[in-house]
Amino acid sequence: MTEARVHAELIAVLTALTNDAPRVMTVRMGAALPSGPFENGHRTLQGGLNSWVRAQTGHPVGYLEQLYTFADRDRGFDGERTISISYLGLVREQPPPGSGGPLWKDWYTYFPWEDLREGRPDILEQVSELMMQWAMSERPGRDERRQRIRFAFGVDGMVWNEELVLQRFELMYEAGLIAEAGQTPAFWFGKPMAADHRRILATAIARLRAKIKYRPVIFELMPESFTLLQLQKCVEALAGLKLHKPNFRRQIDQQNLIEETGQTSDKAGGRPARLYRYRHAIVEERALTLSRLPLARS
Amino acid sequence: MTEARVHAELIAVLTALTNDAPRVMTVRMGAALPSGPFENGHRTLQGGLNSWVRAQTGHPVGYLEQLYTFADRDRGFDGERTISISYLGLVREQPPPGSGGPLWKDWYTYFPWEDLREGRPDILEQVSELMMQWAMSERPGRDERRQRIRFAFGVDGMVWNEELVLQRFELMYEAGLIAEAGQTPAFWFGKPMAADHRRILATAIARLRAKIKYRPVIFELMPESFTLLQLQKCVEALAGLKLHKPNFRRQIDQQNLIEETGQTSDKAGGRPARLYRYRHAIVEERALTLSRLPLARS
DNA sequence: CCATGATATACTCAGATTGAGTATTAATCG
DNA sequence: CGATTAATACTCAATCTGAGTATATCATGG
Repeated sequence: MTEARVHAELIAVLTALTNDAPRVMTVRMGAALPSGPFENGHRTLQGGLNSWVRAQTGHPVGYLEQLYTFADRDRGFDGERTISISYLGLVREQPPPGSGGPLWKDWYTYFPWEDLREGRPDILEQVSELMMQWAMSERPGRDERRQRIRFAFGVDGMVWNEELVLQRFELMYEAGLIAEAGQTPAFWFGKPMAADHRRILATAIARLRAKIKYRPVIFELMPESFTLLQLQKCVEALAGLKLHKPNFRRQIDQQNLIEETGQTSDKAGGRPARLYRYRHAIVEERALTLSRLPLARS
Repeated sequence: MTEARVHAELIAVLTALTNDAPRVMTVRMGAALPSGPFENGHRTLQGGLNSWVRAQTGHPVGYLEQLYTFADRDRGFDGERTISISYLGLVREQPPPGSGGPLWKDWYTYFPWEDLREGRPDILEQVSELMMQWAMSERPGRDERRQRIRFAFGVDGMVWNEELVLQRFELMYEAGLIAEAGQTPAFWFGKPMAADHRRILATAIARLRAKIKYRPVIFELMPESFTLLQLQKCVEALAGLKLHKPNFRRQIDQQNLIEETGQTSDKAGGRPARLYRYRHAIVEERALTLSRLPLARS
């Protein structure tokens, strides 16, 4: 039996919303997620990450959730294993776009095919087509590959499922459309990242897209008070989809999760909107049954 | 900065269904979950666990999913940190009740208040009452505690939510109704386990109860062919709830997940039931929208 | 061999939820 | 003041869900 002693490292996917863009905190010019060793001084993993994030960003983390623990990376250059524990964190304020600090990048820089707010983007059509070609390219397993791709990319009669971020990424990886795979590709899509960081980001996005449907985590990303349209835009940004306005509003006030502040927004444009705030009074565990996103016309 | 080198350990929650009882594999006379060091020889965590389980039980694992990674245990007797990575595994065959081998124990030995198949058990009423007393016992935070307990235990007009296994356990822990908390209790409920193993089991049960609603994992626990009633009993066993038969059947065949084998069951009792099998042809990622369990009359 | 018990399977129906669309209100900007 | 822009309020059909009832098919015992 070999030694069960390893390095432990924390990797954070910190997400914020700037205007209508979901952003992730990066280092090394957007090429990597922030990470650091797990320090023995901290009592808990979460505690360690919390204080570390605050030191890095100057902001507290509103919500922190463990994503996944990886140990299957084949670096092992000094024969020692590294275990990476990844976390998803949500922060409210977007930090100053200042100098030298951490760089916040739009999610869709890394996954341009995941943003369907303006309909299916061209790049998604391109990817879908290449994936289908790949699926059909050789005999064995052809049917199964085709099925998986139809399902994951919502082609050929299947509907798009915004939660399948990781499945899509891994299929594309397998097909050689992802730079990190190390194959010589016909095409590469999205900005690459170091090691498996982009996979971790995909995991985070998938998790968050699923989560907003049954937990009111969205409010961790919103300012104290907001209009209903702002709220909708935020959900749309995360889901990468356009929603049906009247139905969205209906769901929201059925949930009874927010209350009017009494004030109205003085933004430009039309009729001023009422401002709302999240009812913190609501018990934490209370489920937000936004279980189906009210989609806009397909 | 202290050294970021730690012990790594794997903990497995292996579950099988025997008749209508959900069981978990234990060691030390049911007082602990099986665990072992993470060996450097294995390429991946899952791979390591897979081969280890097969060695222990003689059975392959049908489904394996990472649960959570803990590092916040305050043992630290030699100053070294242990990171525990826990997994949920589903195995089809129940092993022989043989001699000396691992011991399979009914879930509800550890969580007797979680089984509502015969209505709310007495022990749940007892627990609920004690929890309410605890909530009201001191002034500060009283209202919030009361709300959380109403929600978690489904008392006072709230409905029971079978997925809140972990929340209930932690509330009870806090209230001193759990032996592992180390407080001197008025009452202790359920069989205790070593360290935080019962908490890990609670996490696993919660995860599985949530999972059966959107992934067809239930079939990993079923024999090759089965009747619809058997299938229903299995779901009921996991959820700890009775389901409404006609509606359950309707949902199942709407999903198109199973097909008749053409044979019928020759069990005792009334009219023989048709046997079905899982359609493995179905794409793995295909969702099982059993999103709401069709409950039987409350 | 027919009644009975037991289970499987099929159907019904009202109420709630969802998806989609339309109408009205209240501001700002020339 | 009228056009524009957005907010808010309704409507309505299709579908889904929860609950219950009816019929079919077997084994067994009298």
